[in-house]
Amino acid sequence: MPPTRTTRWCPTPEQLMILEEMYRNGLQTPNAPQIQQITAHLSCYGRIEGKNVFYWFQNHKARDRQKMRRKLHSMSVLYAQSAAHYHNSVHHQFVDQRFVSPPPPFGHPFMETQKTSPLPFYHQGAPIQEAAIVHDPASNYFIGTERNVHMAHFDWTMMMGMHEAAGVSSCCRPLKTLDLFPTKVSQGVDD
Amino acid sequence: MPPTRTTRWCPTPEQLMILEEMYRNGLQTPNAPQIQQITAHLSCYGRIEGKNVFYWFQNHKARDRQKMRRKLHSMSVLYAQSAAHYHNSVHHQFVDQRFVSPPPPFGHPFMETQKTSPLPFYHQGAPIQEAAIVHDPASNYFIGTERNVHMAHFDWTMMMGMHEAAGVSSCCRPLKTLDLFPTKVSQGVDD
DNA sequence: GCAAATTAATGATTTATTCAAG
DNA sequence: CTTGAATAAATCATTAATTTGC
Repeated sequence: MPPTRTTRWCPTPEQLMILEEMYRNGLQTPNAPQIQQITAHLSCYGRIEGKNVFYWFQNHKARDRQKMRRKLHSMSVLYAQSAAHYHNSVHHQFVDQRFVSPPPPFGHPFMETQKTSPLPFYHQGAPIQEAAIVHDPASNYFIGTERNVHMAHFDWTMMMGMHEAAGVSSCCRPLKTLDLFPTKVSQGVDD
Repeated sequence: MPPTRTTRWCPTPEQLMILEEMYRNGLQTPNAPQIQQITAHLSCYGRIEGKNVFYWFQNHKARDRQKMRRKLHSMSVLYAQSAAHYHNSVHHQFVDQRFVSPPPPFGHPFMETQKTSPLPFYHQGAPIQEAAIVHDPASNYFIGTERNVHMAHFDWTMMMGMHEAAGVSSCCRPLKTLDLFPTKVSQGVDD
């Protein structure tokens, strides 16, 4: 069998360097178009996909934050021991870490409206082939046909399919390839 | 101005009924193709998109679970009061709720391999137009051009763009429309 | 030196929590 | 208040470091 080409993305040094550079310079939650561009550029240095960029920033930010939190925590422990600065009340204010401007390395004018829609994005992956909901007549339940659900290389084309489905395409008629609802059917597949 | 096309999806009674039916019958985490199909079908009854279906199942499962947990918890409280059954040790076993088969309404043979890749999906939204990372020469930081970032209606087409970008398209040359890296540039936009 | 065995990093998913429209 | 939408935290899983025995 073919070597089952590389399961997960492995950033090249260049890619990594560039990503870190961007992060350091204040880009922490790129939106979709940004990711698109970054991906396009980074693909010069090796195989890479949009989701890789997305995940990278996600993870990097999260781990950065967690590192900082840990540090702060150990600090506040030390603080608590010399219980003098307590009135300063900065160290356990119970703020929702999620909405305080993330680790501002310097103090850049970035990310202002956290609320309105800062980081929209996808999140996908699936075994395209033989997509289907299979209805099990025995139990009257739906069963997804998960076969080699390795999502080894992620097919964005599905998105197009999704788009079509959601938007304007074939509608007002239950797909004929398979039955979606178990209310009365007794045969979901035809083979 | 135009009525700003409906901000969020509002399921019709039919759609809701069908979704609940499917959920009750054991479908709790549809995968991408399943969602695609469901969406296609439900669009008979009104406007609906893939992400709506996705979110619906996500939320429904989560809230179902939380409801049950709350119930269990209040139960265990009552239990604790009559501290006789304690040795039964079922009520605070410290199990990761996440990995105990979710609210099995009955006991269906569904969802077996939680691990391998049960619910892959997207998660998106962005203003396509004038996509870009804009470099601010003053601060030397990146700034995303978030304009009307309402993601009001979610453009899946971006995915195609993403795909293209990640795959084979223009590469080995920093995009010319704008500069991606601030290391030395002094002009990021050309107008 | 070099692989098998362990551990540390980190890419990829899933779940929990929060925001906000209706 | 309910619930669609979105984000962040926690977790899983695989790859790279590192160690260990030969």
